[in-house]
Amino acid sequence: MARPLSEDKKDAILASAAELVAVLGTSAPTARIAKGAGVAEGTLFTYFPDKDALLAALFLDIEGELAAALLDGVPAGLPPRERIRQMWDRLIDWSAANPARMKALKQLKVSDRIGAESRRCGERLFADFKAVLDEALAGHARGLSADYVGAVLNALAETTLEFIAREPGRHDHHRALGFETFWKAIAR
Amino acid sequence: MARPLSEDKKDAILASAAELVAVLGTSAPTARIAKGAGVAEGTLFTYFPDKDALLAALFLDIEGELAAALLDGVPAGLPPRERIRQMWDRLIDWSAANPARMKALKQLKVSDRIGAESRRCGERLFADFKAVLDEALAGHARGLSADYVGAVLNALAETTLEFIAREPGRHDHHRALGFETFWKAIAR
Amino acid sequence: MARPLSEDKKDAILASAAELVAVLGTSAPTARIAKGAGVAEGTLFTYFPDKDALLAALFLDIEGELAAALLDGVPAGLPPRERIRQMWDRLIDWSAANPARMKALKQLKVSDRIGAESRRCGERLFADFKAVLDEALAGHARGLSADYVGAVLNALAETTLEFIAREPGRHDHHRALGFETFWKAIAR
Amino acid sequence: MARPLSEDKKDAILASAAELVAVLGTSAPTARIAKGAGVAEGTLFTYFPDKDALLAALFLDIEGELAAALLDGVPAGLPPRERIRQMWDRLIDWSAANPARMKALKQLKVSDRIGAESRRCGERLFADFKAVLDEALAGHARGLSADYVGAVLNALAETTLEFIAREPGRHDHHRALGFETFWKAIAR
DNA sequence: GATGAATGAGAATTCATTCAT
DNA sequence: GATGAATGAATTCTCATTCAT
Repeated sequence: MARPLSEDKKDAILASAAELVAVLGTSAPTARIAKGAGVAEGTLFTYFPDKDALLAALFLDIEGELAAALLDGVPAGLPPRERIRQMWDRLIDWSAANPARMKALKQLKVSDRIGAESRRCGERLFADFKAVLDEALAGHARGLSADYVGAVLNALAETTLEFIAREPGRHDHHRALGFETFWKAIAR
Repeated sequence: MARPLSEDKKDAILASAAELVAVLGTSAPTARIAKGAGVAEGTLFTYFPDKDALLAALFLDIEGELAAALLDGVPAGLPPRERIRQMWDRLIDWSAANPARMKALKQLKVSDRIGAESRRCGERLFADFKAVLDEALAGHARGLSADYVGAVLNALAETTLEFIAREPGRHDHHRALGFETFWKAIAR
Repeated sequence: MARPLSEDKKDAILASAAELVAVLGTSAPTARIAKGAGVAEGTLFTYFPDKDALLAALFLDIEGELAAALLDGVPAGLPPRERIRQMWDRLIDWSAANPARMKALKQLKVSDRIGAESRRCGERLFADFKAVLDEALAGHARGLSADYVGAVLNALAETTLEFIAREPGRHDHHRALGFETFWKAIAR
Repeated sequence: MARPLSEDKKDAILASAAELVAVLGTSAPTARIAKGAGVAEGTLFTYFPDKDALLAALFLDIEGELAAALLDGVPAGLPPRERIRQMWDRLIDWSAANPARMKALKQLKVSDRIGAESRRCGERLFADFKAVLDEALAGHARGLSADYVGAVLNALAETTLEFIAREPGRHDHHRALGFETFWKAIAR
């Protein structure tokens, strides 16, 4: 093989894309994304067949990282509320630590350039999380589907993050308050 | 003054813009917006100095309509929970009845083309709503700011609307469930 | 109406396109065509929706001019051989006088960018010519179809033009020789 | 010399180029030509210094094959008309059997990417054919140069091939008709 | 020699905005 | 005021060619 496709370059392109999509939305120019990644304009297209493919890859990259962060290092033996609390904290902490990626994700979610197929893939990344949620919830939520609870958790996390963004110093306060609000919202 | 600026034309442009921004995002071409409004390309620029101004006006137009819908016909003498429930129902019903406008609003909210100034104006439109909320909440919420409660209400409304969009036949069910979730989340 | 589409500009674009397609083939850049026509790059696309449409229009423009030149001022009452001879002379003279347009036409004819529909339109432009040929030929050609005779005439005209291009001074000689060759080829 | 340039690979590249130039014209991408030949993109450039050289080689390759086909197995002792008739048949049969190569040749002939030098080389390939033609014609053509007769033969062959392409079932008919037309055109 | 990733100069279009009519 | 043709910078993507492996 001549020169192998470099995973580093691919990652650099995705990282640059996240940065720029966060600021400019999906209309971030491929030329600027390439420059931000330190590669030539044309190189971007050896890693992604076209811009839509890049955006889809970026969407899945961020969602994947988020899904992994959610479960990362959560002990198995905790009681349900504590287990969910741990995932909540992971979600808030990762999101607060990666505001640009979250902003980019938001833009991608509302964009029509992300097709149904990519969205389905994205959901599948959260299957494990949903399963844990489902299990932990058994007997604790008021007959709500894991889908619904997941959506509520997500919505309240976004709200929490807004408040953390405004008052970064009160990160822990807002994180705890958010979880309390969430738990009251869905617990029996 | 020969012909005055026609309010009708301005509204037609805003309506067309909402339709197109919902589908294409803020990159909806001004030419197509004009055509959708039944006016010439150039005419758009006699009503709005540039595209950003149009987007800002659209943002405020939709937020204004939403804010008005929220309070529209809500009786004054109701007990707090009922009063808020009425506003919740207005919010859900108007949003479900105007999905394109809501979609457009979502796109505008995440876009960096809407400046801080417009966002502040937008918030002011909800001042009355916040006041009512504040008053109704006195003594019922667990020491939460109206800002926070408003944000939670908004977040759960969005979640509710997602589920209504998936199952339009269960509009009333999801609306009631959403409110219940909200009330549990914030009530003392 | 604001400014009407200018027939002059359209013609200038077609003329510039002919010039450049003659030299560079169908890959002549639209930017250079526009510049050659004295209009902005974007203006080309207000007159033709895309490059293929421009090439199709150019194809029909040249074929139309050629078809018109063939019959232009040919007296009706001549004996068959003389009538065809007149058309032959028109064909040779117009082609020799417009070498760039002929070269462009040649390029377009072999290009796959000219679709079947345009080709059919092109043929229809020669319907009158074919009719005259058919009529003049009645009883003079050895049972050949007008299509076949037309194709032979065209082929020998191209050969003739090659020789004229090499020896412009012997225009009349080659023109006469070509006709003689043609007449022998198809006459009874 | 470790590995010699492989004649097979060169031929594969030329064959692939013929195929693609037939369809896409001279703008057929070198990358696709290479892939069609089963070699790497870069390999193409070890066999041909650049794309123009490849196109020139292709031009000469096809013309050479055609020139060879013309004379292939034509008996020496035949009377003039028969001898030319044999070459005519070879020309028609080879061309009808290799439509893609003929289409590619046509594209190359009208392209300005084939320089004068290559064209001269191309003509030289037909020197033998011209000589045979000249000899056979002595005393039979009406004082026409072999060049002229060759050009007429070529032009009428193209016409004949068009008709064969439309009606492949009448190959023999059109071939015979074409020769008759040719012979009448140039015979004394 | 063979490979194919890397390059960056174009290519065709699009589009906000201006301005002649 | 209304119109829509005109503009040219910006955008996505292609491609001949080079060169590290």
